Amino acid sequence: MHDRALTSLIALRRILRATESHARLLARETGLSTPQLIVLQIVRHAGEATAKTVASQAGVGQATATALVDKLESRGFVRRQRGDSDRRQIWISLTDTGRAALEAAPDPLHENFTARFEQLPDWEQAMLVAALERIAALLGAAGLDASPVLHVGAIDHPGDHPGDHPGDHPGDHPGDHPGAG
Amino acid sequence: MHDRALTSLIALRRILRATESHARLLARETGLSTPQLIVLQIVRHAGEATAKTVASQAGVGQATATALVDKLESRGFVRRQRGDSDRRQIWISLTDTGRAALEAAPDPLHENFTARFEQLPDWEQAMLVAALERIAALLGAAGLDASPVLHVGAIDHPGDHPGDHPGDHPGDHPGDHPGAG
DNA sequence: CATGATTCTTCGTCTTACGAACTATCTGGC
DNA sequence: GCCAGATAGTTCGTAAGACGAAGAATCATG
Repeated sequence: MHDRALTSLIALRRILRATESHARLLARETGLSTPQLIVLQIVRHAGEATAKTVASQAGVGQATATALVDKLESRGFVRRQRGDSDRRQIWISLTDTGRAALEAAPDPLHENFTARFEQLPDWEQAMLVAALERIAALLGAAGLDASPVLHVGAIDHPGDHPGDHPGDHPGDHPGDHPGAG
Repeated sequence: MHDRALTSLIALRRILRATESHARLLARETGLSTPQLIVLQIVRHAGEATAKTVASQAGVGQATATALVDKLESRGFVRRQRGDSDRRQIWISLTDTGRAALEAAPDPLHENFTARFEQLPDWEQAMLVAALERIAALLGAAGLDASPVLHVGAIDHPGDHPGDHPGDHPGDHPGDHPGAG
């Protein structure tokens, strides 16, 4: 009965251990820790991102996100630019250095993972993405309203959550923030 | 770039963070952090273990292992006994308190995940299991050995899990040590 | 005993991570 | 205009895990 749960747990453990141990190796090679790398990728993916976006997408608190961005900024990988329309917001964008570092840095997980992942048939990629997000939700959202339905339609749009892809926050900032120009 | 791969990575990261977060909550209740729990499990599994064994099985350096054992010792969960034949070695064993704590401590993942997992519709459970195993395979295929922590971690159901039987890594702890003396 | 290897500990440091408090800013009500 | 509340981000204090380097104790060997 909870055979599947157990199987999932074991697989999950293996995944966790694998990612952790691999991340450590990688951090040594690239000088970038996994969270830092993730922040870089989020920023690149979003084009520009606020600290809040970075925090929520990276799955950490704002304070932690600030610390991460601090480090990245001090190394010249990202820059901060205060928003024009809403001056509370700070838009984080990649510098050329950061972009280069990101290009040079391998994936935070196995290169094999990405390589193999990309070779999977489309439906399976979609399945894995959906499953991972589902699991993240299962583990993460304590107060998740028990909507057991995975909207299958959203599978094709992994940018389920706001701010995931660049053009996703058009009303968020009128586009007059500095980085765009 | 690899949109889905990135999404997977982020989701994976969120899973990691969620797990850590749960572990932290649990740590407050039980007073045991995940690494500490792992050390306890390793020690229990081995009966007695040297610091080196603990370090290598937990996948951390000796210094870290010492720190963890320090914490556990200060809480009375383990004891250190200098080896008789080789007095450089320190044999770490569970105290009754530690054994009790280990019995009482729930699996850091088990609680939330299992409960929610089992509320999912059947097809989704199946999907998640398949996805997790797929991902574990993708990650693990690069020669990452399944950490001993894995099956030590599955203490709740030692005989239940398939394909993850102990005895995969024998010979690490001699057994001729003078612990009884 | 001297030398070198080993085992573990200590020390200093780095990184992540959080909550709480704080500043700055925006928004709404008056 | 101005105050109150909400929001965004930072700073501060704290804690844990993790590592490398250096040190102490011990063993094995010559």
